[in-house]
Amino acid sequence: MSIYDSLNNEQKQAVMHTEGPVLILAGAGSGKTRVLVHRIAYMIEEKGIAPYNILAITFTNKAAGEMRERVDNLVGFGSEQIWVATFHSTCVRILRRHIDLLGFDTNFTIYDSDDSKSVMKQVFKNLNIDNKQLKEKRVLNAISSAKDELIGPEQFERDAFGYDEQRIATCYKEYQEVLRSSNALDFDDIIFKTVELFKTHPEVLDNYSERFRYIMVDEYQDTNIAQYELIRLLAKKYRNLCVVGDDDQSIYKFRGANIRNILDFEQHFEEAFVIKLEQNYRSTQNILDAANAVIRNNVGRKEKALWTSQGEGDKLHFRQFDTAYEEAEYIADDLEREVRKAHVRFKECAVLYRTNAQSRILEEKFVRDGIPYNLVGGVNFYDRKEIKDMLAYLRMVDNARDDLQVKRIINVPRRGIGQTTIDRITTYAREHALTFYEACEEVRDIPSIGAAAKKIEGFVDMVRVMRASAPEYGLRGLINDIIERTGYIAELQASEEEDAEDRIDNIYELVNKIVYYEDTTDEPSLSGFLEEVALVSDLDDMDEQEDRAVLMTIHAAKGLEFERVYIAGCEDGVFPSYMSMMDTDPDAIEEERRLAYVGITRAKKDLTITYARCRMNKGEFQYNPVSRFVREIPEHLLDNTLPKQKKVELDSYDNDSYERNIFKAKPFGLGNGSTAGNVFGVGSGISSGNVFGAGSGISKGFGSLATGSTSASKAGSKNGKPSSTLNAMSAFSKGMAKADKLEYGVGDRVSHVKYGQGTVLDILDDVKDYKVTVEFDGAGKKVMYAMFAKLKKI
DNA sequence: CGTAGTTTTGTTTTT
DNA sequence: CAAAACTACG
Repeated sequence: MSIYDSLNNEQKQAVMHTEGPVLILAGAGSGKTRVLVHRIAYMIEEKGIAPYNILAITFTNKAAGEMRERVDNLVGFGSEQIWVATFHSTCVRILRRHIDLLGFDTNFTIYDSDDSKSVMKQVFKNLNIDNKQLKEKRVLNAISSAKDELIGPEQFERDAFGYDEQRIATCYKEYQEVLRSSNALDFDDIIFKTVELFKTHPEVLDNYSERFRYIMVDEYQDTNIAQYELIRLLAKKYRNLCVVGDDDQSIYKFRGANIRNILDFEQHFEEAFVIKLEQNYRSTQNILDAANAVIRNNVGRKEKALWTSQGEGDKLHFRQFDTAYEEAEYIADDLEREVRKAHVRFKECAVLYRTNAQSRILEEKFVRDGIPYNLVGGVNFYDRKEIKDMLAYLRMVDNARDDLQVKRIINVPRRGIGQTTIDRITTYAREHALTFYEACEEVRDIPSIGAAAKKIEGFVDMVRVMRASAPEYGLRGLINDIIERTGYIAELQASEEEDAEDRIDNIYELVNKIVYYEDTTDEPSLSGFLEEVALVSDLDDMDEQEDRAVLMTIHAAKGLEFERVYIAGCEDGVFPSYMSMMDTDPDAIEEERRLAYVGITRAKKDLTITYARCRMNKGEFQYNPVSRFVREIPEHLLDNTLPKQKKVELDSYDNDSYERNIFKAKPFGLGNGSTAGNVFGVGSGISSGNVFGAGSGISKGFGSLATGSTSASKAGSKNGKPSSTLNAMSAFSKGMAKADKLEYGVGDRVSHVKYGQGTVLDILDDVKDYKVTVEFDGAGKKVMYAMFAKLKKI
């Protein structure tokens, strides 16, 4: 009896074929992760390959984490030496060691798409480009695609055709220039620069080729040209490259994924051994039949048909509704019903949709029904303003050349430094070839700054102190120092804004994460933490322990499986998207169809497809026909008949007549049903006692909910983005402790860094900390947490 | 310089 | 509809 006996024939072949190029075409649910993990075990235990020589690359941190865990469980000795990582983190690790060869500092910063946008705005300013004629977004997209195809600024310029492209070429050059002077890389650069490094420094490549003698790549259908090239270079020497993928699940073309990489693998690597995994261990036959029927409509795919030895199972459920509200209501009700009947648990259910915008209505109904849920995607925890501000401070301390961060927070909280001053410093910096911060240091030499100079000097002093004390402070010390020195939380507390408390909680949550990172990482460093933040997405640290249903896009659901799946918004114009229907390239619809295939195959036992005749989009009511993908499912697999196709709809594959189907309609009462309704707050939870992801931002009538969430142990935060990333650990249980008692009492005179002197009116002993109310002589009445207020008794 | 109020604009998906 | 960008005023 060995661990390999549990594999089927094809899986075994894939596992045991360890030498040379291998292509594993793994249909959905065919156990590809199992194969990869067993293959690694086989290589080590049966072939005596050193764990050190193995590299396994995935796309998401979640996939990497899952594989890591399963490998650790299966491989007894030396499993920690196996390199399991995403493309991005692999490349970052390599660049941190060698990027000085390309003229960057090894402590470079990683810019997210928001940062990129800011850089592009600066570029437009520098080049005097009117953003009405050329959109930043368009330029960024063009640059991103270019990088995906390994086209650098010089080549882009050479190939530029026409006025617009030439201007984009100029922007591209300038954009890279700004990044370089900021010692920063954007997402695409991470791969691009690694390839560049390998190409220009063969000795570095050789070093890694020697190390990674056995390479495995998961989700190969999603690789772009740059990633392909990276893998090709690494595998060139030993040629032990095993790729796993499914051309039918290629859904990232917009991100540069090149489906040809997998379709042409046998041409790229001539002696490739190819194996197909078609036995599905996940879904019922009915679900597979539906998936197969849909995907069959695509041309230019590798023929395969999933089958299962499980029974045919229930029919697929199809439900149609008049409005998106009724659709959402049904999904929430039905899901709750099924859980109550003990057919499934919440966490075994997922609601999938095409666009993030669709999540709102669903969330609203889930909150109303008290159904615990996690929302994946949408606004990331790290995308919130207060978190980005805090991170900007950290990044500024970490990388002195990061102008962007300095500009972001130089006036946050307000220091009376306005746009004019910032522009003047920017100009001065450019003229003297300085970074923005260096220019700030020389502020008294800048003419025409006048009164603002003093404020800048104050800022520079503050940054100096932060930088100087950072090394001895440790990370938690640094973040606390920043919070205190900037008075960021103090300002929030003082503000009248409704969501101030939530934002304060979010900041505490960030402190939690920092403390957690510092305590659980071998060699914690500021760069290390920031890197993790930059490369981690919401999905990655979704907590599966908790019993919550999941709401997410179909894209985000790839690689996951659920007992019960709802696919909402199955309408032509939503799914497939309006864009893809209008696209002249037939592959646009095919990609949407692959997405449908991915969605359907997430379900193990039950699949519910819903359709809403009318839905609100960009402030207009849209009337859409049933999705063509639903019509591609044989009717005998559905438990309901589809609405009759109307004459107009028969032609709906034709773009022009489709357009006639979209009406502009005035709201006629439908609108109200959505936002009215009594929604009750977090505290009321559900019987099981689970606190659910509170979407306080969902409805404006929610005032009390926002406050209530503060005291909930696991409250969601503002904007209805439940805190899937937040952990229960309280900011106050680690890192910072609530004082046993305060040195001042009611009636005492105290002083505050920002607001000056005042009289304590009230002290409330809250769970986390004392809430102190102070009447300041100058600034009026403020309520603040004692821990951060740092009040001194006079 | 800061803010409140007004206008405009939305590519759908994301490492 | 909602977020972002812009404008005008104190």
